[in-house]
Amino acid sequence: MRLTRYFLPVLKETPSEAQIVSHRLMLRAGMIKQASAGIYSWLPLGYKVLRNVERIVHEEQQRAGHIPMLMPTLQSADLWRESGRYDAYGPEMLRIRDRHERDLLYGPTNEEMITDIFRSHVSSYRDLPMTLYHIQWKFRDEIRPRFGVMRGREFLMKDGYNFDVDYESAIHAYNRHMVSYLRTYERMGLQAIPMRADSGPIGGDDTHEFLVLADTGESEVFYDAAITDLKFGDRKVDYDNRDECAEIVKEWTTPYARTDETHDEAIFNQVPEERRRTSRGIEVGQIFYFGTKYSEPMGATVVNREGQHVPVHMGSHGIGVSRLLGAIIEASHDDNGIIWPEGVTPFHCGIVNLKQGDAEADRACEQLYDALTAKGLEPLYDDREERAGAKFATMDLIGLPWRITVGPRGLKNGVVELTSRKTGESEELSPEVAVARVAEIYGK
RNA sequence: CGGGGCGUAGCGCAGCCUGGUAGCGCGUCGGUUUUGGGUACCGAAGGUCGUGAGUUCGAAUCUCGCCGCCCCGACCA
Repeated sequence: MRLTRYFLPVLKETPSEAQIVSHRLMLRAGMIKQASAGIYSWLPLGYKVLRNVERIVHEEQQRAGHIPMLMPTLQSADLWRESGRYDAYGPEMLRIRDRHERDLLYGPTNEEMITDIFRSHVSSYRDLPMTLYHIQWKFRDEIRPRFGVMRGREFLMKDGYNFDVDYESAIHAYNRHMVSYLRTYERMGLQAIPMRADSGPIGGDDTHEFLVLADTGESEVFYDAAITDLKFGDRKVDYDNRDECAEIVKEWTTPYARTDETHDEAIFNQVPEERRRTSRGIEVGQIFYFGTKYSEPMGATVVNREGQHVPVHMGSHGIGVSRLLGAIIEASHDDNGIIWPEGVTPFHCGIVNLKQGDAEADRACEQLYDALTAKGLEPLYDDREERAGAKFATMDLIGLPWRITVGPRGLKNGVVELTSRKTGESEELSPEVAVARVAEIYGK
């Protein structure tokens, strides 16, 4: 993409409404624009990152054998009356009435709807286990939205629902989700720690929240430093293997890690003092096993091997997709702007032409652009008639992990400069080698 | 929902107390500057002062209502 043909409304000054760094940077980098309290438009740059995060979630869900689908944002109130949550949910649920005076609601979650779909079409244990998920906009009418996309009213969320014939199978689904979530967050360059949590209004027996450590987090968290040393890495997982998934879950849930809701001082004090940590965390996902909480009242049963009708065991599993952008920025930025992890970056690298209009520099940039594109990479070429300083400042602000700087001085010696946004380290390389290096970084 | 604050040019703000018809910086547009970390200079455009009513000869300024937004708290993925 050429910057002169793109829409990137960066702000030099910080809008006064933004309090925390991720919100400020998302506004300044031209990623989002507030449409109303807690509701945002996703401008091109923000949209690209949102789609990247979404793509990773899709890939990892499907790797775990979960099936994508899409449910609507608007739901009939009747379903919610059936589960009893229409009254229980309270004013956070946005209620709407259509022209026929029918009660609708903008879905804050989809347990009722998915249960309805399930009971309409599935009746035998032979069809189980099954996990369906979707990534869809949700609405919760927070009393006080804040922190940009970290706590908006409208938000994009992946929610998945498992259906299993018995407890053991459902627990495997729970474990499978935990493993897939660990992979998902790590691919986004995040360390998200699973913490034993409170089940909240959704209800349930077993639940973990995934938290990204950050000063601006809304939850106070207590953990054993040992857990931050765990890395998922390239390990291959057979998601159908119950023991293997259970083993990984055990590994990640053994060190103490809890939010303030479930924190137990007595147990925490058994952690060696030098490893005890107290911090704040941003919740970016949660997994629940809730058994037959919805299947029972809504009549979602299957016939088991013995020929009996039994309510299915369910769980639900969420990832806050739009919120993750805020969390990633909170965890990865500096004074000059965002530092995107390579897994989610909106463009693979930037090309800065220091002297737009200089025949040599222009040609070198075009060649770099074509060569990178031919490798399957997406560069952002700053071809504006701007001073070098302005171009550098823009690149730093929008956080592309790699920058290739092209100027007449370097070209005289046959080199361009490849700079890491994260470390600031630069290397002078021939254009060909620079392209090869970037391609190698992204495995292209 | 309780408490506090804000709304004046695209963005950040001053002016309001003490009424006299709107200003600064950045950005934008047109030039000059040829420039390796937001360059400098010249010129220009851009505002029903959130909105409605009231007081007044006269309201951005005073009074009241409404709308929107932000902050602290309670709540929350």
